Amino acid sequence: MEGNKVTINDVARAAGVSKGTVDRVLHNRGEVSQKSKEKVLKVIEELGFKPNLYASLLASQKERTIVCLIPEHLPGEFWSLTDKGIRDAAVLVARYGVKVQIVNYDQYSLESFREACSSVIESKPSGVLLAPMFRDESLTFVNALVDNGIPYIFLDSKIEESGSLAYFGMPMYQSGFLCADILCGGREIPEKVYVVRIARDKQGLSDPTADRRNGFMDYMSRHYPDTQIVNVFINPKDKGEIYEVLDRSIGSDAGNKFIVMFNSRIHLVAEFIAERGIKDSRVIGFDALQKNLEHLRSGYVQALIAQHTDRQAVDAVNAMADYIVFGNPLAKKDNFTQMDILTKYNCEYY
Amino acid sequence: MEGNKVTINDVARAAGVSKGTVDRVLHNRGEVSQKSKEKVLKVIEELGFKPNLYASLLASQKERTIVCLIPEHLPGEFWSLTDKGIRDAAVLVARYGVKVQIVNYDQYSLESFREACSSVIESKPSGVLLAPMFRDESLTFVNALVDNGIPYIFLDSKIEESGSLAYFGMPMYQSGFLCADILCGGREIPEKVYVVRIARDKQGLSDPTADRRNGFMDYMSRHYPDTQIVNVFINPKDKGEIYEVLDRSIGSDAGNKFIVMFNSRIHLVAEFIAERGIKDSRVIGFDALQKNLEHLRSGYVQALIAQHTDRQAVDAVNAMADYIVFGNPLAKKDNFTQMDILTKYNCEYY
DNA sequence: TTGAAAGCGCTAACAT
DNA sequence: ATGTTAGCGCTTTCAA
Repeated sequence: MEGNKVTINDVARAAGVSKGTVDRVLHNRGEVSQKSKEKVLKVIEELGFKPNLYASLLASQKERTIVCLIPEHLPGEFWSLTDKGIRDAAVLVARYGVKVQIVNYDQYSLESFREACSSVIESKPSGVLLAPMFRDESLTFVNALVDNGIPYIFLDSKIEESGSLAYFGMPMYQSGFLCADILCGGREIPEKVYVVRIARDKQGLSDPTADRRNGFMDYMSRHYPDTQIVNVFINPKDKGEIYEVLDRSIGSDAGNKFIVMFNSRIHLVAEFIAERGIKDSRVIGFDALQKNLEHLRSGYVQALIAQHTDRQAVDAVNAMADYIVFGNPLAKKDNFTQMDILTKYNCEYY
Repeated sequence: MEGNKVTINDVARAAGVSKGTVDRVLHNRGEVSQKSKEKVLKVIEELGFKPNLYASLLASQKERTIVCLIPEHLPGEFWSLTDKGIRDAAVLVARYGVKVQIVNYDQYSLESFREACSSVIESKPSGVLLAPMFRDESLTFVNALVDNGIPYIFLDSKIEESGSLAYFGMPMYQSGFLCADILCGGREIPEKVYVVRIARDKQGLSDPTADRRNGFMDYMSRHYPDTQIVNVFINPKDKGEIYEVLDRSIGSDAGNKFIVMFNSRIHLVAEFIAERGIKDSRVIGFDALQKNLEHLRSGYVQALIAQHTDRQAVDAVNAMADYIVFGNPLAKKDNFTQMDILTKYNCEYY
């Protein structure tokens, strides 16, 4: 739309200085007399000079790295979906000379998260994608990022603070609301609803699904104020204990069993139910893990609320690359993923 | 810059040829012996060579131009919103060395559209954005684009065919459905609904809002099968005639008046109603033009279904630029704009 | 504080 | 058919 053929050479000539000097004022690199600086700035303005992006990018062989900080995971677990998306995106952004690095931490160990964070800071990346499983530590971390001028994006869940470039994930609160509606909406008032939670939640370690639970609770207290919400805490790593705990609570309940979990582990409950031959349960969970889908098919889970986790990660990485390379601002701060409701009858096409 | 330190020089050396030859096979520019070609291809594969985008873009000083073919317009008319979005985007994509050019045509003159189309083809742009007001001619046009290998995107409305890169606009059918629901939903069965249309529609010239009308009609026949749909045709350029026509139809109706228009011209109706002092009318239209908003405020229009037309154009231009420069495929084919419902009470914040 | 000059990796015109 | 070479516009030493 413009014949912007003005180059740095034109500017240098018109200002009576060399390219080098122009470049110095262009990037505020100092070592320029006030006089030259003003002159150059004036000429730039007059000529309407716009630096050529490609020449700049080519000449400054900068290393740009995006670090993605996510929980470690085994194949088939939730985070492997995100992991896949990140790897896919890595291939795409490689064209822009951007490297992507995944750093894992143990989502059950604060210490491991702390270590991962400091290693990330030390590596001085150009941008960070963070799945903030620990609230307070994550805040400390992003503050450090801000101090170092490193932009960051929240992935999968977010912390309320203002420094982040964006959030890519579900609208957590709404997803809890939706979950409650799928569980109970239009039905007779359930006497009890079991909310199965990871024991971690109990230990004061913050819970990334807290907001989802809030949405759920708000729905319930609004529409089913008389329903009793029973929290059950399990340790996902100890199957024996899980069964013990569930036997005591759900297993000993004679009535209809309404059960939800706010993370991707609903398969743990489904397995228990299947094994104990429990009937009359209504089980809702999150995320389209293979294991969850299996239980959906066999009818031990009635519905899953899912999202295209991999696409989400791809979008987040792309957005970050676009930002650090071209300086393109993000279109939206909240990039909410669509919430898909999966049942036995539509899950084959997901 | 990346682990990909393999340059065209490395390939040339390894293949025992010169950079020139490598470049030739890279771009299928011919003039290379089968033998060299194979060797180069093999080496590229082995070394995992990926050309440096920036160097390529810098060296090949190609002019890339996106042409946007939209109806001509006066200030305040619908298309000036699109026009603005395009101009905004032009500034953005200038960084990528992409130029944007707007070509206008008279949306009431097939001949002018034809002329515009052939001038576009002749200018051999890198990409085209098209607002297809004339169905058949647009089809001819996009076929010509395909023949010339020029990618194109539909803007605002689309034609069903498979060659386009994408569509940026409202979900037309749904918008008609929504319109009907806003007009009648939950109300007593209206005896009549007036659908005010542009006379053009009658003349066999195709109507870009046809799909919207279909959505509307489907809603009506499903929910209000007994309501009579009265089509009224006006010529937007002839105010005298408009009043004449409306006096004969709407003006002589004693009952409640339900009125819709499927394009942005509802202000024509509102003006008539205001001037005639007609009460008890329920008027729904599309698009947040200044004139429409005024009538919304004064209560002669009950609701508008709007969209951020400018953003839509920005997105479309950006997507096209991204495609022609970097070869990035479009994420979605159908980029449906959100449909916003505006009433007297929320239109100030739009 | 400044200028000169050597690239960055690729393209394309020219020579062979 | 192939090699050579001069850029593209900017960044970044290195001297001065």
